[in-house]
Amino acid sequence: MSSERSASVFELRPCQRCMVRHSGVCGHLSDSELAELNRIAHIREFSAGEEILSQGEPTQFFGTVQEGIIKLCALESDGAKHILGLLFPSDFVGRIYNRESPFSAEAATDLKLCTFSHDAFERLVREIPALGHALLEKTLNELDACHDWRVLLNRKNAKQRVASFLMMLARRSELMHCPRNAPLESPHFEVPLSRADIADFLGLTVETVSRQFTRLKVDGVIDVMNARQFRVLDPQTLEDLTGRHFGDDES
Amino acid sequence: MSSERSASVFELRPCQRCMVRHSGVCGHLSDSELAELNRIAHIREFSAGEEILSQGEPTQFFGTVQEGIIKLCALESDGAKHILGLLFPSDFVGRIYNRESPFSAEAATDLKLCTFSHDAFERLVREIPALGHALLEKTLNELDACHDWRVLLNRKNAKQRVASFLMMLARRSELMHCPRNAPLESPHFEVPLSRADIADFLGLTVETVSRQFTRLKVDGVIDVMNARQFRVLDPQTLEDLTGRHFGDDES
DNA sequence: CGCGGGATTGAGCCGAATCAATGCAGGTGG
DNA sequence: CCACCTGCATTGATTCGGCTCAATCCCGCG
Repeated sequence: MSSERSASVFELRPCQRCMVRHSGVCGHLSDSELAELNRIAHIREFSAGEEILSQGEPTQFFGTVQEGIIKLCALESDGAKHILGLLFPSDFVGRIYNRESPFSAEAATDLKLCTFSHDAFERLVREIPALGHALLEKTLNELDACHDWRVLLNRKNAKQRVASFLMMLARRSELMHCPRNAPLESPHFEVPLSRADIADFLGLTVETVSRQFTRLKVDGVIDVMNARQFRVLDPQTLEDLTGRHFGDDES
Repeated sequence: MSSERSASVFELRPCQRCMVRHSGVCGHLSDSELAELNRIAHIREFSAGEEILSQGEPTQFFGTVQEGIIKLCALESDGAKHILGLLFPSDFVGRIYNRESPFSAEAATDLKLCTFSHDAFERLVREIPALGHALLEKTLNELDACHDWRVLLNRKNAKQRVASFLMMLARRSELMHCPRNAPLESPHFEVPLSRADIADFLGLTVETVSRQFTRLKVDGVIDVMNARQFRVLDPQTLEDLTGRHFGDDES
């Protein structure tokens, strides 16, 4: 990669400061390829609640999440909204090869997105094989994650679902704050969804989610500082509660 | 396609007789590309119950399903097995870019697979961009299907789940037998899974699945000829019972 | 013909949904 | 500063769908 000189240092400067430089779809591009991608890149910010993609509408742009969290939602014909998944920093948003997005995307928190216009990006995908491969890998990872949630929804009870969800958030938050090999000792993390959204995501009701939170709290597993700020006090117990083996439990 | 002469008619003959010629990952290749892929292709047959990929083990080969149905399974650490999805003719099996398969695959019925050895196929993916794009599209479709099942598991009750499952099978079976635009009047179709597998797939128990089948039967919606042969008597009612679940498809 | 595994049916129970209050914080206007 | 409102979260009481446990049926097969 040091042999390519067609990309000036100047052109790459924005990427060098990017937090997700090596984990996004841009992760494995050569300097010249990265410069080409960077030429069509355009940072956009969204505030919590804003819609980024609308289900059924043509996709205007793709993007890599730099900061914040995105909710992917499916809108039922009866108006109900279901959360299909969450996107975290370094994840890719937008459905390639499909003018109509099969889901909508909404900023769960304030958001910083590195966007690419639809046409320019699809052209680059055709021109840069590595970009196509990166997209394939991202998609495969998303599929794996979806499979995991499928198992969770299939066979786990309310407590296990909530524990799994918190574990996921704690891990994610950890990864972001200490990119190294931290020993799972996160002080606190933010839950980027309302209780209603959590319930929807986990296939439960608000009431059940709330009850599970308080049970975890009185058991001393977590600390709920306010509705959106949590602290994991007993990571091991939480991990066990996610249900690797259903030899739970006390109460 | 008539302009390329590097691929002899002889080389392409096996593909010309292939039922899934235009819907597999090979679907949009040029004649010469197809010939190259064909050179590493090797038809393999499996009988029902045989394992095709083992979770956690290196992938030996990839393949396109020609006939039969594959179960994708996740093996939990406690030994439990969960069905993640089903693969139908024209679907692609095998996890590229990941030596260890994150799931196992098992023949649900007798199976005919057009296989490609791991290394040769990954080389071709690098050489033939269209192949990478086809894989990406397949994966995106699988992801969409997974999203659909996720919604189903989230918010649908037993009857809706069973109805959705039968609807999916009826549609699939229809597509295979009459590739044209049949008006959803399939005489009968086979359920390629045992009750236990269906229950697992739908996040229910065998008993519940069985009860729903009999209720649909006494209501005159379906006819259960034997444990695996079904007939849809009232497609409209069945459709309604699915609870507005528009995306059909598997996995 | 009897055996065995999958499928069906039945009775009772339990966990999560539902229905219904209450609590709590942030914002707004008097 | 307080009273009030509004939206979200928590807590409690009750109901109900699907699970569990257990018996029986069905059908292929030696």
